[in-house]
Amino acid sequence: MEEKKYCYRYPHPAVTTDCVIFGFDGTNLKVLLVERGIDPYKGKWALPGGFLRMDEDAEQGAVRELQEETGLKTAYIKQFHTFSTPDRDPRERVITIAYYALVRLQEVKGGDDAARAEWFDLTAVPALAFDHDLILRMASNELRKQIHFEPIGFELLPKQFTIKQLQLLYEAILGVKFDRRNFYKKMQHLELLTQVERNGEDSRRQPFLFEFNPEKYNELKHKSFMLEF
Amino acid sequence: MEEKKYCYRYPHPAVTTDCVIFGFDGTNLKVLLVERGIDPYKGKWALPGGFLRMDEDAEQGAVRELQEETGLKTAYIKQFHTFSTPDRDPRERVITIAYYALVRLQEVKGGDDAARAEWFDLTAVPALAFDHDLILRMASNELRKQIHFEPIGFELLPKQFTIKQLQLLYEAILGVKFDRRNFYKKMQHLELLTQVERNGEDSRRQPFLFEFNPEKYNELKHKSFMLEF
DNA sequence: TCAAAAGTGTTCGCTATACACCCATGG
DNA sequence: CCATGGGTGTATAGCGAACACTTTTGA
Repeated sequence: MEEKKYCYRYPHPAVTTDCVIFGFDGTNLKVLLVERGIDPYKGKWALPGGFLRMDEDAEQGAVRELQEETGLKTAYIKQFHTFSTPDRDPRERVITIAYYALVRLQEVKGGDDAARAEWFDLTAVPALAFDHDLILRMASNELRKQIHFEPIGFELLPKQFTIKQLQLLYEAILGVKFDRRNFYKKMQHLELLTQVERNGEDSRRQPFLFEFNPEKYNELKHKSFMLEF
Repeated sequence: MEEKKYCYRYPHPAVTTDCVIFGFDGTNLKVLLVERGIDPYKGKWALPGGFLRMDEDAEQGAVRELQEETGLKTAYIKQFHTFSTPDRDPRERVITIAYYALVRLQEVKGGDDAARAEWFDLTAVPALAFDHDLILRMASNELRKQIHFEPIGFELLPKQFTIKQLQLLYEAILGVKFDRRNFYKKMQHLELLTQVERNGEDSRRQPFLFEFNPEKYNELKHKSFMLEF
C-alpha cells in the first residue's frame, strides 16, 4: 500500500475531466470511446478522461485528454456539465467536469494512448461504464442547443465542404430533415459562407465548395444573436 | 492547528457550490449577495456558497445554500458552469460548481444565516470577492440563453401577474424593448397563460391577471422546441 | 438517353412589425 | 375633460415551407 501523503482537515473528492469527442463521417455523428483496461468496469467502453492535475484548470485537462486520444492540439471544446452524484464511482467520491469537443475526422490521428479507442455511431453506442451513458446523452442535448447560438457545425466538417454535407450534418445533429433547396437559399442568405472552387468528386455533377467565413460571423454576432437552422 | 485526518495518495481540490440567486422587483433584475465576515476578502460582497458535503450532490448543496439565504425550499435552480482556475482561492485549490436560481421576491424571507445578505440591482453590483464577478456575468448570460428554450421567466414573477409585468421582465433579461401591443398578441397566441380575474391595484385601469399554465407548456414542448421571445 | 444530383425560381401562408383606435379610470 | 395606461384591430413586408424547372454528368 502506498503512502497517503496529501491530507486535509475535511474530506475532499477526487476531480476528473471527461471529454465527449464528436466527429462527423459525412452521414452520421460519431463519438470516440475507449475500452477500459482496469477495474472497475474493465472491458467496458467509456469516455476518455482522467484526473485533473493540480496545476491545470479543467479545460486544460480536457484539452490534454483530447490530444492524447486524437493527436489534435486545437479543437472546439466546451464545458457543459459537472457530475457529482456521491456514489458514481465505486472506488471513492469522484466529481467529473465534462466537456464536449468537435473535431474533423480527417485530421484525427490515432491516439498515443495504449488504450483501445474506437469511433461509434451516436445511434449505436453500447452500454458505457460509470454514468457515462448519462454524460453522453447530456452532451448530445447541449450540442443540439448550442448550435442555435453558434455556428459550431463547421468545426465538424472539412475546411472546404459542400452545402449538401452541411445539410447532412445539421440533419444528423438536430434529427430533422430539411428541404434541399430551402436549405441552400438559407445558407446563401446568411452570408456566412465563401464559395471557393469546383469539386472533383464522385458525384454526377460537381457541387460548389464553400468555406466558413469567421469574419462575417463576427459581424453578424453583434447584430442579431439568433442563428436559425 | 487542527489535525488533518483526511488523506489521499494524490492531491484533491476542495469543492464548493455557489448560487447566483436572481429575483425581479417589477422593473429590474436583482441578485442576492452576502457580505464576507472572514478573510480572504473580508468585508467584500460575494455569492452565497459553501463546501460540498460528502453525502450530497452539487445540486443538493446549491438547494441547501438557497434555503439558508432565502428560506425557500423549492425554486428553479440550474447548474451552469464549474470554475477551476488553480489559484482562484488564495487558501487552497477550490473548484466551484456554480448554479443560478430564480425566486419570487415576495416569497423570500430573511435568511437564517448570520451573514449580511442584500439584494442588488444587476446593473449596480459592486466588485465581488474571488472570481465572483465572472461567475455572475456567466450566470446572466446563461439565463439569457436559457429563456429561449424554457419559459423560466415565470419563476421570477408572482403566481399571478399582468402581461405588462411579464414584458418588463423579458425586457430586463434580454435587454431589449418590445412593442406593448405585439407582445400582448404574442403571449395570447402562445396559449401558455390562463386569465384569472381582474386586479384591484393603483393603476388607472385594472389589467387582466394571468397564470402560467404548465400543462399547456408540456404539450407545446414536444411539438416545436423553440420559444421565441 | 436516362437517371441522379446540383443549382435557381415561384408561390403561398404565416408572423413579426409598425402603426391607429377605443375604453376605462383618476386627477 | 383630459392625460394615462389597457385592450383590440389592421396593413405590410419578409421569411419559411412546398414544389417546378433546368443543367450537368456518369453509366
